[in-house]
Amino acid sequence: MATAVEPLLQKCSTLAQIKQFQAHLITTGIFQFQPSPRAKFLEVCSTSSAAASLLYAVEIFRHIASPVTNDWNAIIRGLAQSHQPADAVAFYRQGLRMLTCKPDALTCSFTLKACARALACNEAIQIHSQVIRFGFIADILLQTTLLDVYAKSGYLDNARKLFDEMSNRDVTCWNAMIAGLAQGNQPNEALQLFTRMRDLGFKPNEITVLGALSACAQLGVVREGENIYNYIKNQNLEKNEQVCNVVIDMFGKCGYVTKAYQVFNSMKCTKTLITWNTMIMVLATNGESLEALQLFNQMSKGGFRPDNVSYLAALCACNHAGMVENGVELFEKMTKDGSVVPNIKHYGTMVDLLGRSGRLQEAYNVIDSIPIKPDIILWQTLLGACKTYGNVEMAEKASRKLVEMGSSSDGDFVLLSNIYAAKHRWKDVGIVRETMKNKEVKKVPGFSYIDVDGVIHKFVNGDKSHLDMEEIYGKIEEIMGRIMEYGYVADTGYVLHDIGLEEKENALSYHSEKLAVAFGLIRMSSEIRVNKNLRICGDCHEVMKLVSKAYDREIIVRDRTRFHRFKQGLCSCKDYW
DNA sequence: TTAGGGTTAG
Repeated sequence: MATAVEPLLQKCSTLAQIKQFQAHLITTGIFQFQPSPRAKFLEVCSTSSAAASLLYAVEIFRHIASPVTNDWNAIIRGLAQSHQPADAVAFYRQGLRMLTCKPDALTCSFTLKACARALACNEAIQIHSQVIRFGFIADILLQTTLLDVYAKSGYLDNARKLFDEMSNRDVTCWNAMIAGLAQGNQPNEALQLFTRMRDLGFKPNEITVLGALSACAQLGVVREGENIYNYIKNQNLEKNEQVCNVVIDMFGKCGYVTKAYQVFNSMKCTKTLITWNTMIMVLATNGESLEALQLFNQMSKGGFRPDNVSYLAALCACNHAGMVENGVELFEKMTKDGSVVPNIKHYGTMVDLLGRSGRLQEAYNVIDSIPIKPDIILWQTLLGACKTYGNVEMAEKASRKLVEMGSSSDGDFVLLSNIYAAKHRWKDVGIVRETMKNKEVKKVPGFSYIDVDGVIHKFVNGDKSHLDMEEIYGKIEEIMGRIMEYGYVADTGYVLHDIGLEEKENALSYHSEKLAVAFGLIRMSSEIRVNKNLRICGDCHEVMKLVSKAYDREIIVRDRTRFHRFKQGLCSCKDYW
């Protein structure tokens, strides 16, 4: 009978239909006397998208005199997928306490999934010990779930320990660990594991490459990304549209827009909304704003309704090219249209857009008037704009908010200090520096890296550790001399950028991105690509522009959030950086 | 027969 129940039940799309089906089960006696189809019914009902069906399933469950394990599993599974996954954990605990639930491996699996969604690591640890106690720990599926829960709730060390101790691993375990590392901000480790997996003879599938490519994108290592892309083509994994989306994203995040576009245009599988959004965002972050907006319009004509991410991407396009009016217009269209409710990221982009173009008061008004609670990033964005335009009053306002919100980010203090320094308010600079010391705020050192013939060279500010340092410092002198002929004057405002650090690190000429570009000029004959962990400073931005002209060389710098493409003395950001 | 891994975002 169980086989007969499911296909019919799946067709029920409303609660009324589900109830009608239940009536049929009751009149035929199946419901009361056959636990197996009953549990199946509960499962379909609790996981159905029909409105209120989960509540109904719970209601039915409460009327079952002695529910079997599968009845429990059905409800826990439904609750785990719901908007309140924590309810699944509570339900499971209640069943254990009242001794009415005899859990099996599935019960634990569903409850653990709920923990992952509720980011409930402590509960996961408890269930982990129960899994051992109940004797399910040898189950490789459960181990994978456990690993995944730990990784998703930020306990990567626990996940890694479990992974390392597993006696049997299949592709899915590797996938869970690689994806966990990639999503947990450990892209290097993710790629190492990806290599090891292949060395051990495991064959990566479409899910493995999603994690590995995401790691490449974060690191900006196009060489490795390209290798994986070749593997994808050889293995015919391109038919998966998620894989294509991530390839597009990877090329974009590595600064190869043309390659991203080629993949987008030649996709053999169906483009989804995410595909369009990804491509628009790639164009936006790479400074191809007009193309991004064209694609945004084209997408609507192609029958895709832009969602909140599409709008965000389009707003980013405006932001990264200083197209303030277009951005404001787009934002108004989005809110008027009513199809998309602006979220904090849309407001964040608007604050950035207005702030970067000097409309600080309007940016402030946006934060002041939004219907949701402003977060730290909003005030940090405003503070950044205050630095650009030297607005001390507004900067102090933003800083006070940041302190109130408990931010101890080094960047906030550095920005405020620099704003004071630019106005020669040394006493205030001292106060900020003292506060930093008291709060033990450490400045994250700026670093840049460059790939020369497959070798990554990393530079920190004022670095002297590179083997070719003499040559590099010589090159910097040459560069400075040469760009002065093009009108360069050092912007000493930025010398004060790195407060509290040694003199040599302060020296403007030796910012990590300048060292990397100098090295690139020595060693490379074509375009120079540099990745930087922080935002590029104003002086470096100016220097890059002039170098691109003086040396007739294209320079592409990946910032924290976007790309600057310098060509013939101009930057793609049109100086809205 | 039911379970584990997955894409875009200031």
